[in-house]
Formats: sequence, C-alpha cells, structure tokens
Amino acid sequence: MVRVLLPDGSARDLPDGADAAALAASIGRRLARDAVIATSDGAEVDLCTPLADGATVEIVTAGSERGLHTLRHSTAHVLAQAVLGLYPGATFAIGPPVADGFYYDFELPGGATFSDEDLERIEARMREIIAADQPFVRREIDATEALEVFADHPYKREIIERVSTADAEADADLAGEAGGDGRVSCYANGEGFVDLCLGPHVPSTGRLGHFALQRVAGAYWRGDSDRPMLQRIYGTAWASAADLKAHLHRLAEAARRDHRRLARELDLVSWPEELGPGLAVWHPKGALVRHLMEDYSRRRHAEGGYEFVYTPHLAKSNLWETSGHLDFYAESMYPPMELDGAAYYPKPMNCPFHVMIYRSGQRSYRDLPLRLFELGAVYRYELSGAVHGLLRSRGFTQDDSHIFATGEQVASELASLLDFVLSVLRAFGFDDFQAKLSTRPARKAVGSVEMWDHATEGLRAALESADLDYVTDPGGGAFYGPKIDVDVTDAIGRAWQLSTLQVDFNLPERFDLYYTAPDGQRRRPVMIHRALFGSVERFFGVLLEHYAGAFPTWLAPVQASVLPVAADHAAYAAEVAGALRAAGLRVEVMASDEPLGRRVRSAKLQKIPYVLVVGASDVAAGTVGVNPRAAETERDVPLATLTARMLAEAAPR
RNA sequence: GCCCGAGUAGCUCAGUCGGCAGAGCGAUUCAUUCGUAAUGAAUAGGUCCGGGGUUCGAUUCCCCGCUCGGGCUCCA
Repeated sequence: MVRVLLPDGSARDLPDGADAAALAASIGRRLARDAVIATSDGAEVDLCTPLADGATVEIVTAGSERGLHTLRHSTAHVLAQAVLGLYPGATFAIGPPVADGFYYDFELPGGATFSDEDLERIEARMREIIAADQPFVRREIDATEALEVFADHPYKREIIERVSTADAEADADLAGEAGGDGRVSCYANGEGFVDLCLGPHVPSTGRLGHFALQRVAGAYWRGDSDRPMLQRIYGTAWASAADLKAHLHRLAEAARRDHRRLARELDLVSWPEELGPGLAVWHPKGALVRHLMEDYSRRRHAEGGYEFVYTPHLAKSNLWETSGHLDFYAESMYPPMELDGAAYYPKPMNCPFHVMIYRSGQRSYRDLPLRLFELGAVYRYELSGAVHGLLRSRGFTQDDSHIFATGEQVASELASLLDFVLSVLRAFGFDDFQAKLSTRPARKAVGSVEMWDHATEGLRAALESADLDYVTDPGGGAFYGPKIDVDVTDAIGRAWQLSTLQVDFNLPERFDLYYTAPDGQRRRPVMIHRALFGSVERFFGVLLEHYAGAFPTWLAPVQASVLPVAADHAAYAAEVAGALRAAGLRVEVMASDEPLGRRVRSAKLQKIPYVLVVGASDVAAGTVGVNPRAAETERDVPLATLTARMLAEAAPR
C-alpha cells in the first residue's frame, strides 16, 4: 500500500506501484479523462510515474495553465516527429511551449526552407500521429549515451554538452529541454522518434489534437544573430475545440483592430512609399486627434509644474560624444551630415539638449526640482524588419521630460511623477496597469551603491504609495540608473509598455552639472527621464487599437454628424450643426442625396459618436433624433438637452 | 540586418499554363427626397511595385532592387 495526500488535505491509499493515472481514476472518471500530468510534492511528473508513499499529489488537468503548458509541449514533440519523418536529413533544435501555443526550430538539409504547403503536409502527418495514440515513454540516460542517440543532431548535442558540463539552472534558454547532472532525460514515441526533454508529457499522443500550425519564421539559434538562422514553425494548441476556436476568434479581433487598417479606413494616417519605411503623414482627422492629445498633455504638464522648452533636431558630434550616445547608441542613429568641418547628427533623444538648458546658467538648490518638458521629434535608424506602422517608426515624437533634482528630492519627486503619469493615462481610458522596477545591474553601473539604493527605494516607495502592481527585475536597470516601466492593458487584454521613469546618475556626471547647495558647496543634481506616452505616434496607435477606432467623444475627430431626412430639412440641419459648433463641438452635415439609411450606415462606419437625424417634426419643434454610437436611438430630443449632454462628454475625463 | 510570404484601380481582391486587364466597394454625373447600418443607372479610374534579362510578344518566366506583412534580433 502507498498513502498519498491530496491538495484538499485528505489521504488516499492505493496498491503498491500505483501511478498518478490510477490515483486520478480512483477519484473520478472525469478527472482521469482530463488528467495531463501530476505533481508530487510540487514536482511535475508523468501520470505513469509510480506514487511515492507519503507524497502530496495533485492531478493537473488540461484546463489549468500548467496542464495547457504540457499539452503544448507535447504537441511540439509531435511537430518535430512529423518533420523528422517527412524530411530526411532534417535536424531539430528546441521546441518549447509559449503563450497560446508552441514552436519548434528546425534546420533542413542544404539550407532548404518550409513553405505554407509544407505546413499543411506537416499538420496532416501530425494528425496521423495523434490518431495513432502513441504513448510517450520517458528514459534517463547518461550524457555519453545521449550524444550517440543524437549523433546526427548537432543542436541537440550542443544542449547535451552544455547541460552535462555546466549549470543548467543558469541557462534559461534551454527552455525545458534538459537539465541535470551528467544525466539527461528523453521521451520516445512512435517508431523510433526520440527527443531530448525534461518533460513531463501527456501519457499518449491521443490526448492532443486541438491545435493548428500557424506560420513559419526564421529564428536565430539561441536567439543570437551571430548564429545560424533556423526555420521556426509556430502553432497554437488548446484543451478543447471550443478553446481553439475562441483563440482564433481573438486573433481575428486583434486583426480587425489593427491600427494600420483603422488609420486607412478612418482617414487618419498613411505611409506613402515615397517617404521611406517607418515615416508617416498625418491626414486632417488624424492630426486633429493628435492635436487634442497633445493639447491635453500640455495642459496637464503646465498644471504639474513643468516648464516647456524647444530644442533643435540636430547637434554636432561633440554633444553626442560627451553624452556617450556615440559610444553606446551609434547603431540606432542616422548618419551625420558633414558641414563646415563639423558632423551634425539628427537627434535620437532629447536629453542632452535639456542638459544644455540646465547648464545655461547657475543653478541653486532653490531652482530645483527643475522640470523641463518638450514634445521632441527624434529620429532613430530602426532595423528595416522592426518597423511597424506607428508602433515602431523611424521618426517619432517623445513627450519627453527631464527633471533635475537634489538627491534628497528624488524620492518625493518620483512619487509625484508616478501619480502624474497614472492620472494622465487614466484620462485616456486606461486603468489596468502593471509596473516593472529594474534595479542595479551587477556588471556595470555608474554611481555609488548608496545612490542606487536611495533611488531604487524611492522608486519602490512611489510604486507602493501609488498602490500599483509591480514586479522587480533584479539587475535589469540600465548602467546609468534604476527605472520603472509602466505597462497598460488594453481593451482586449494586450499589454503595451508606454511610460517610463528613469533615474540617471550618468549624464549629470558626463556634463559636469552642479547646483549650489544652501551651504554654498557645489553638488551634483540627479536627473530623471520621464516619458508618459513614450511616443506620441505610438500612443496614438495604441489608443486606436484600444478603442477599435471608436474614440471617446472628447477625442473623436468628428463628434456628431447631422443628417437631414430630406432636402427640405437641410437648412434646419445646418442650423443644428451651427448651434453645436457654436458650443465648441466638432460637427459635420451629411446632405440628403443618398437615402437616409445609407448615410446612417456611412456615419456608423466612421464610428462617429452621435448620428443626428432631423426631419419635419424636428424642424417644427426644435428637436433632433439622436442615434448614439453605443445606445438606443431617441426621437424628439430638444437641441439644448443634446448640447448639454454632448458637452459633458466632450470634456476630457 | 536575417528567415518566410506578399505587391494588379482609392480600398478589398480575382485573373492571365506568355497574346487588347476584371469584380465588388468607393469616386463622379444623372435620376431619386427618403425617419435611423447599403436606391437605381451611367461614367471615369491601371507604369499589373521599379529596373534589367529571356522571348516575335512579359503583368505572367528569370535576375537585381524597393515597399509591406509575419517572425528573429532590437525597441518608444
């Protein structure tokens, strides 16, 4: 007999040698059917592992995150099995589960590549393997034997050599392939397929099936651009057909919200080929929304004690030498223009210019904190493959501010900066935040440990007083200071990194900044970089996707469209539009040579917040028919009532 | 930058096994004057991404480039 403890605290007795599958079966048929793996005293094990007396055992089902993880990992194995079977001479590297699915990296003989037709063929073969319900069988062997088993697979051999000689714990990118102490584990299934793997896996391939191969992509071996480019196949896998379908639906929804598509449909922004990659032009409606965003931002900054500055787009090389950009950022900078014996670089960042403003005169502790703010256009040479609509462009506008403060002021300044950032983000309709605190890197960092600790604690205190969820990324800070990054979650659950608060001990040092302290001594100020939108263009793109093009009334380029029922009502429509405009609203009139239904549809497709229909009864009574974007149609609404209602919505939150 | 895929009317996309270029939507004009998501007809609209090659003939086949998309790397 073995006795195991269950998560609910109860105990259960089973015959000697019983495995987790038997335990699941003894609890219930449904659990036995849904079981994927088990944990024994917290360690994940295959269902066929014999139970240890006294262990706490939990059955993991496909419905849980852990279970899905295994399901995807096992599906990745089947993918590798299919590819190795179909393509003689193919070799395989790693194939971990990832968010929503899995991938596997391959190399085909002679540098051959996969096509979409290959994916269909591979998927069909995978379905055969799944139909055959092959058991996954675990085996532990020592590294020498493993090197023979994988004699034809150099990437596997490389993994085996690393895990048998080095500290596998430190090698996060082994991605669960193997790990240990001179011994490695393998999983075999079917006729002769074996993969190096820590496991655990589902009991047999028959447990899989709700998957789809999605795309083929290039991926560097071990993520290193100096190493060979492998062929990566991505797939998605789920516990049920319904879950798979729901996931595919979410992907379609994200595609529907694509800001590049909406930008075109709503006539906001375009990317003429003539300009070059990553460079956009703003059409009147897009420019209007942007203008509203920027106006709101300026107003808030003015209220927040910032002072506005402007700086040029170019500066000579010596500025970038002093700032250090030519040492550590040159790859992302546009090349210089040579003039009059000097080299002028387009700016990739605004900070050195703001430093120049700080340094333009003597600064006393009485002047601090000094908060400089600029909507500064910067140019960065992004790799051609990285450019993506407004979300990643080569020319963009940072809502950049640099705060110069005394060491003592840093903590309180950070707290108020974070409050400010969150308050503005909320006004734009985001209220789900996740922050990351990045601390001192172990290898290279400027400034004393005391300075770092003080600033890091200031950041942590700011996060805590803002009651913000955060994770710590130990050693994740830049060499010049610790930072907070703020992610927002959008309407369909995607996270976007927007704002950043970055403490900088480096630039004040490089530019020899100082202020005069109360005792007359010169002291070094601390600089804080703070971007809120990050990039105005990118923030606009994120907003567009968040709202799926339906901007809230205060940001909508057209807030109402007035539709006369027939030509007779055109004069009254113009009167209504005029009254709303006089109240400060943005209104257009859609004249009546098309049928009403058609004009309503057209206005709805433009996602205009208020479609206003006026006919004979409205002319007589001074009313309008109101068809709001997200509510029922109302008739006979007095114009004054509508105006008041729209004005209330038209103010930023 | 690297891997895979794509580029045909303003948009979405057919098509040509190498022989005068197509649809729907949109635009324009005319008719229609209508109470809440597509009125009808007509017309206009093309360097089939660019350059080179093969060919009697290239939008189609080949080569080189450009741009876009999905990834990798990077990142606001």
